[in-house]
Amino acid sequence: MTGSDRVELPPQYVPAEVESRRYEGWVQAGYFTPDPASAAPAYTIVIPPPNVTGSLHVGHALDHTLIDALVRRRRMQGYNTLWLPGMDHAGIATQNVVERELARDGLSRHDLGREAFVERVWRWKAESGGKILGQMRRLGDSVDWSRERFTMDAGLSRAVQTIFKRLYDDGLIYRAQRIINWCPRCLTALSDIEVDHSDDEGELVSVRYGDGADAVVVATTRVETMLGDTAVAVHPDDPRYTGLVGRGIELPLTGRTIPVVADPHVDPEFGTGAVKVTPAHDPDDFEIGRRHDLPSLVVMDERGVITAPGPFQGLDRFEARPAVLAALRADGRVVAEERPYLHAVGHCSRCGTTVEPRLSLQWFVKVEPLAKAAGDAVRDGRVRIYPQEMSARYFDWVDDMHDWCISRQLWWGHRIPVWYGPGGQVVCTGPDSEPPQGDGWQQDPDVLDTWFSSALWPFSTLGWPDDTADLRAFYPTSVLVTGYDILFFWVARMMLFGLYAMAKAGPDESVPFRQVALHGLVRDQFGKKMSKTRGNTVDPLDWIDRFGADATRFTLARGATPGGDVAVSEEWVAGSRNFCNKLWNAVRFAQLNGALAGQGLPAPGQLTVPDRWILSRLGAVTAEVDEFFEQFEFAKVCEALYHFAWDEVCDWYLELAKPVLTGADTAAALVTRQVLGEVLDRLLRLIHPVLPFVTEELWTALTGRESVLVADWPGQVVDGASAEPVLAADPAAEAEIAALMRLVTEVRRFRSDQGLRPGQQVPARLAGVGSTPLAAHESRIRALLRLGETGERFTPTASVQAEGVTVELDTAAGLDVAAERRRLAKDLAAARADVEAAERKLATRAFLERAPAAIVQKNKDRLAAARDEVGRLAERLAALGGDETA
RNA sequence: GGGCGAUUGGCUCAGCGGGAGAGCGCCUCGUUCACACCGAGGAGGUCACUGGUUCGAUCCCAGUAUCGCCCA
Repeated sequence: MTGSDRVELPPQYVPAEVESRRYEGWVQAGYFTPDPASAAPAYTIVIPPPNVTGSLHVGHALDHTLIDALVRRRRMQGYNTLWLPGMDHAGIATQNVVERELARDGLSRHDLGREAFVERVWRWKAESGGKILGQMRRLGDSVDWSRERFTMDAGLSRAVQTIFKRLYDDGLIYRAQRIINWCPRCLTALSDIEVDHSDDEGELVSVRYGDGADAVVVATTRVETMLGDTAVAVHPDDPRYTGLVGRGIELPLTGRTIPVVADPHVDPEFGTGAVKVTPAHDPDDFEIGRRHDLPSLVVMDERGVITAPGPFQGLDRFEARPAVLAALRADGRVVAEERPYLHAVGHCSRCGTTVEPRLSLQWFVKVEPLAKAAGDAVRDGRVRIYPQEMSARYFDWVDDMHDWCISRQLWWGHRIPVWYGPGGQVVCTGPDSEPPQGDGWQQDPDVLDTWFSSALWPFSTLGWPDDTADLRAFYPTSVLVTGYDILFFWVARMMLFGLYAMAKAGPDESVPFRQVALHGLVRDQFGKKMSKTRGNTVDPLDWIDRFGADATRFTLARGATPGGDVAVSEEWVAGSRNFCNKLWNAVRFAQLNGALAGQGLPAPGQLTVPDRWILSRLGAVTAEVDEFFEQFEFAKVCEALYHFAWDEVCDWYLELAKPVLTGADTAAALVTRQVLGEVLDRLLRLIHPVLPFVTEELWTALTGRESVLVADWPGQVVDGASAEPVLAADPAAEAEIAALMRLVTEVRRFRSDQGLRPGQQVPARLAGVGSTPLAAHESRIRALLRLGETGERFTPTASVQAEGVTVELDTAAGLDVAAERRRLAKDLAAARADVEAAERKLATRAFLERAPAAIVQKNKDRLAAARDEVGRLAERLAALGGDETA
């Protein structure tokens, strides 16, 4: 293949013309589908399953970009790579969506009945659910669509029943009357983490219970709950109340008499030191009630309506509150009212309704033994959390985890596989056993918390509980990539269940994943959280439309530091788009100049110093990229490649290559065409994980080969080896080019200060260059600086010194002396500051005695160089008739 | 209330013991045959504050202030 065979690329990259065609081609080629029988080591990531109700938001875009980059690199490295896609049935969220639909027709789910309703949800899923899956294609997610799963599909339902039965039989699932978080709108129990706490304005009312010597003042923010009080509690050592403990006092409005109990959990410092006890409506009070054998009086129904007989019956809890308060006032019971009073209030994370603690019969997972194992797996390094600091949060949670309430009073979800018999029998059925038959047997009406099935995701999706080829090949998964915000919801629970379900695989093989890479939230350009109310959300699909999927991905990956939030804005996406275009044009240039890729490199002896330099740098960048990927340092991966591609390849190497490529020496040109081809070939492969589309388009154009997706990774591959020659460091070439860059930059600066147009040829002589390491680079320097040859009428009017070379220029218009004096004065001031800093250090005895020799020497060298510079600059400045303030 | 983290140029963030960095933005110049989605050059920071450790602190330690997050 030669350059002339190929079509010329247009001067701009147009993502829309490339993306969908390429994506469908990849899917059809089967690149995303691994073979479980492959001998290559597996690399597995399961997608954090998006809600079936969801559409792709920028948080998904971040998560998927990072996962896809990891997966694409591993695939190129030769791993048997699986990224498994799927969705979550999202119990409450989905049920809410369909109920809203019904409500438009004036119907509730109860009008349909359970079976018809669930049927309706399935229909909704088929018609409107899973939008996100199509959107993932736009982003370029290299997921294996042939393995797509859904948390409610038959296989996963089987997994749910299997583990439920096992946990039940092991005594790790139980049913009990407990105070749980209840959403009076969703009409279901919630787990602790489905409750969001916020400091809300409320009221603190102090009420006097009892009379005379027996009077006690208690304070509450929920005065209506006093209807359910069954005691007053004080601290046992509180001298104010010693006489009262054990006695009964009158509970206002109710005519009931309740005991005063002593409980060490009462904080004597808070308020009056006496608290009302409502066991049926407060978790702490429930515990006090248990300790003192108090009755639990339920005074509210599941909708938050007062059920206690009397004048308040039938009132909503928020209507009952002022009504009870008014009655207490009228009774002369209210001692103080503080309003507004800021206190923590729990809200349903789904709908925002104020959560009501509620005594009810629910199913729980006994978490302690599972959580212990989950903690240990991280403690002993079988699972590593990145960044490591985040593991502290994980331990805090896992080491102090309350039993997990898993029953939900919903219809959409995995139904609890427990049957109740007419004689009070309780039977838990496994997936392969028939439910009990006969009159009076009824299945538990509740479904399981959505997170219960999500917790099985790393193995249920691979075929568990069956011993499938996929399970054997791809479990444990390699890394779990997700936002730190669902560390508790999901990550910790996968640990609980993975270790339990897969225990027989042994401690090392039962973990659900070997690494957890946490990323942060996407924020707006001011670092503010995105929210609909703030109006600062961005739609990744809009960005993909306008700037391309690659630009969107690059913007997100470039900001992704381990565990850190990512601030993004439209300007940054535009910048990423520009970068894609830069790559495009670098390859376009190479194509126009006959770059040769895939032919290996010329013999080392044929390489020019710029060739050796760029190859050396490429080798270094390759190693860095490998290292950064291993550490999930996506921002650094992008940074390294961005600067290498733009600053080193485009700004310097291509410029250095131009004269060679267009020069008369065809042998030299051939060498450069090969090096250029090799550099771009490797660069495109290195950056492909982040920029899949543009690199595919360019790489196939450059190499004429099938696809960069299945090309060899330029760095380390499966066994830690390299698929092609490692590019060794060449310090000599790097030093020479660095000197060349400094000289060129210095002269450019002079030219700019002098107002010389960049393109204008200026006759110049490079005096003294012969005795410097730049001797061999004179023609390159001249080309980069547009320096003309010195003719007979050459009269140098100015000179610039750098790197031991004096560049004498003939600026036809003469020298702008004032500008040059300013320049010199500025440099001189900087040099003097350098001298002073070094002198100050070297004059300190303690420094000379204590600092490492290398540091001392460094400062000595610095001082000498700075002094030379000062002398030189001062002399030149004086020659121009200036002083240091010029 | 408990815990964690942050405070670096206009904005967003890297750096975390030995001369302050990036992207975007800003200023000047530019129709050099890859790219104006570009090129060249430039301005801009006493690294929150106060102490301490050290020959040396943006970096380590303590305290203060402000902000953020998680948990109760």
